[in-house]
Amino acid sequence: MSNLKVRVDKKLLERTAYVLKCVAHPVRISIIDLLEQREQLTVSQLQEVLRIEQSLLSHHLTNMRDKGIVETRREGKHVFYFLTDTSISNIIDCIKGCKAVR
Amino acid sequence: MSNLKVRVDKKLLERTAYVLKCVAHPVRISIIDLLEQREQLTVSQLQEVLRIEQSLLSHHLTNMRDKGIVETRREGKHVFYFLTDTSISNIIDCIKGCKAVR
DNA sequence: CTAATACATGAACATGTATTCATGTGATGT
DNA sequence: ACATCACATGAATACATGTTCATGTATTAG
Repeated sequence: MSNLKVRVDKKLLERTAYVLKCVAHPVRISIIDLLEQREQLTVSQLQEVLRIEQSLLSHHLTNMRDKGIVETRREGKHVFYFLTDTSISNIIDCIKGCKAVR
Repeated sequence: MSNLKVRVDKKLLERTAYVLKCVAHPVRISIIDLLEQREQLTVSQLQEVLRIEQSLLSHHLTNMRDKGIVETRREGKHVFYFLTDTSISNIIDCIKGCKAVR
C-alpha cells in the first residue's frame, strides 16, 4: 500500500538469496565455523574434523567456491581453503541469536 | 588436527541451516524487508507490493510461519503477518555486506 | 441464507540440491 | 616411470523445494 516497496534491487535480491542458500547447510556452516578458527585448512584437515566422504566434502567446497564464499591456494599436494570474507561468519552468529532458531 | 572442532552443537547446526534455508529465497527476503518497514501487513497488502499469485504467497508465508520467522494475527477477514523477531533482518544486511554478494 | 472477500491447503508437476560411486588429475617420492 | 597421496569431477540417483491449479474454509455484508 501507498509508498511501500521492497528496498532491495531485484538483482541484489537474487544474488543474496543465491549466496544465502549456499550457507544454509549444516556441513557448509561447519566449514565456515572451522575456517573462522583457522584462517586456512586443507581438504584432509576439514575431512578429519567433519568425518564425511572426501568426495562429498569436495563437492561442498566447490559449491562454496563457485558462490565466492571461499577461495583456494595450492601448496604442493595440498589445497588450502580460506574464507573470502570472514564477515560471512557474522551471519551464523546473527541467526543463532534469532528467536526462530532457539 | 589438534583441538580443532565445530563450535556449534549438531542440533543447533541443523536448526540454523533449516531456518536459514527458509530465508534464502528472493520472495521471502522481500517479505522480511517489507515487514521490517511496516510492523504488520495483510496477505493482500503483501500481494499488492510483490505482485505474485495469492496462492504462492500464501505458501511462502505458511513456510515462514512453520519455521518461526513470522507470526499471524487475524482481524476480521484479514490475517496480519508480522516478524517474530525483527533481528532476523540483520542476516540480510549481513550478507548484503559480504564480498560474495557484491 | 447466499454471495463475496480474504486467505489456506492439497495434489501434481517441474526444478533444484544432496549424496554416492566410479573415475580422473596434479604433485610428490622412489 | 610408477606408485601414491590429495583432491576434483561427472553421472546417476535420491530427496527437497518451488510453483501452479483447483478447491476449501473463515468472516463479513446484504
